Amino acid sequence: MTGAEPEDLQHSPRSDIAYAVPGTEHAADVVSRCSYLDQGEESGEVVTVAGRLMLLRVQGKLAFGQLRDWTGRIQLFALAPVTDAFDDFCRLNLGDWIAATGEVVRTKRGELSVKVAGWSLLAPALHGFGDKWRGVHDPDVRYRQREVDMWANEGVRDRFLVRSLVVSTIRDLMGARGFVEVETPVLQPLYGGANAKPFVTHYNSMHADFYLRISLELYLKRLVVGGIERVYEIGRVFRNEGISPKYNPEFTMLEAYQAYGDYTDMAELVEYITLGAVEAVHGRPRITFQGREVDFTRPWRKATLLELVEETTGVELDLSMAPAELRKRAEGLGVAVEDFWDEGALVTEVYEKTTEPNLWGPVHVMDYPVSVSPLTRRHRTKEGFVERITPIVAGRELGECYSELVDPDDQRARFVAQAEAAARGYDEAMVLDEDFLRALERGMPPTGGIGLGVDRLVMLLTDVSHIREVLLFPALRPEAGREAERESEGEIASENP
RNA sequence: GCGCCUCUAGCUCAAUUUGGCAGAGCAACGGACUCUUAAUCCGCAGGUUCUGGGUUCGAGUCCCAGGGGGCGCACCA
Repeated sequence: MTGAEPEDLQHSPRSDIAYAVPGTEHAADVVSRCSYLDQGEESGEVVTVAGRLMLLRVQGKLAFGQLRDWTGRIQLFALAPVTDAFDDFCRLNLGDWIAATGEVVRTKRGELSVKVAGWSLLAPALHGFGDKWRGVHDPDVRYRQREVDMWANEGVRDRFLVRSLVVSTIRDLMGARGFVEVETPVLQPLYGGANAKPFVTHYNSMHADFYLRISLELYLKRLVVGGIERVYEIGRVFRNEGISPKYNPEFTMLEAYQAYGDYTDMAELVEYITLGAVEAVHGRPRITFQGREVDFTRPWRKATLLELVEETTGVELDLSMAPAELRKRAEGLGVAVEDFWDEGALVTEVYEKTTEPNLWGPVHVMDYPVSVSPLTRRHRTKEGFVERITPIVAGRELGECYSELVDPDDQRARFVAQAEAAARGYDEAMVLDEDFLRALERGMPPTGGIGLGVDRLVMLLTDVSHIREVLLFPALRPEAGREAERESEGEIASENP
């Protein structure tokens, strides 16, 4: 149904396919080098190009093809008296991978072309690449068979090139500030660093369940204790949650920790990284996202969470208010609340429902309640708050900035509070991690930390509203047929332990 | 996980408001054509209408169940 069966395309035997194609040039290089040619002019220069044949127009004793490679496209111009095995060339299928050698010319109609002398089939395409004008629109095919999507639909490759550029730019920028890149475990005996449900897997030789990490935080902090004053990781984390246009269960985070820095230093770092990525991709500090401009010029606006709630809703909230009063004001704004929530959870929920989606930004939202930030240091002056900044762009959280909690006794108390929340039914509570606490007990200097959602940044820079457009292979339900196969394999495996 | 929508040829889509012989363009296959640009023209072929039940003289169309996909809600970045 999704192209699993060959379409019975006729093709040449594969026995004589080359093992290598020496001396190939890219289409874009040939086009730019020979752009000086006038209509009907021949360059005298012979090149070899290779790629997929995406269009073919046979016109009797001559034929025009469009060859596409990684860099672009170039026309192939075949003539019966010039081109080897001309009839076979005319029988090529759309999608076949070929190499062609010939002189670079510009046709009478003005199209720069390789006048094909020799050519060879490198790989026949046994499945089509969709409608040559409309491409492939079925989302199921686009994501399950990304290789088809990449040829059939414009813009797909460019988005992933932007992604690559963003990641390499981040590495350059972090390196320029003296940050050391590290890799920490993906498989962990305990999970931590965020409020999320983990994926569980089994480590056979240890006879123990392990977890896929839900954040990078705890190990990176231990490296700060170990003396790496500026440390970061760009890595995949896994959260056992639903799939939606904005969420994928595995996604890529940048986390960085900077000794001797606080949350405002880290907010500055986010501005630096984000603006650097914006300029690397677009060459200027402003972009258009979903039809509206975003200007990343520094510095960004800073405002507290409670100020922004009042600005948006006209309703004043404060942690000093009684929970009953906060609950009443929340419900007055149409925000549904749970009975067991404390002041911090109530205030944060009102913010997330009424204010955050309407913040276009970029804006740094400052000062969250302690109870919703179990790994963050208490505010130096404001009772009940922590030093946390969330940079918001286009109504979405781009990341988080923290003055990190470094006091082991306070950290232990917060873990205990999380355990109590878990006992009340909160299934995303953090678990107590003695290894991490022991590291803190050896002494962690004042440290600022950030987490930044790389996928979200790429979405902003490519102007897409679905995370699937920036993930090469987004999470999908297994296809029914394959699930049945897997089950039968499982039975065989269990019979032969 | 819950709710709503959707699934027709390899691809993109049709198929009278209210059930009456399943169609087109592209691709493929055969042919014509020495400057095409989604080439054009002629011909041929292509279907378990997602699957399984049901209602009906008759189901792509209506009903039930299952599967895939999309959207919304919930959870989260």
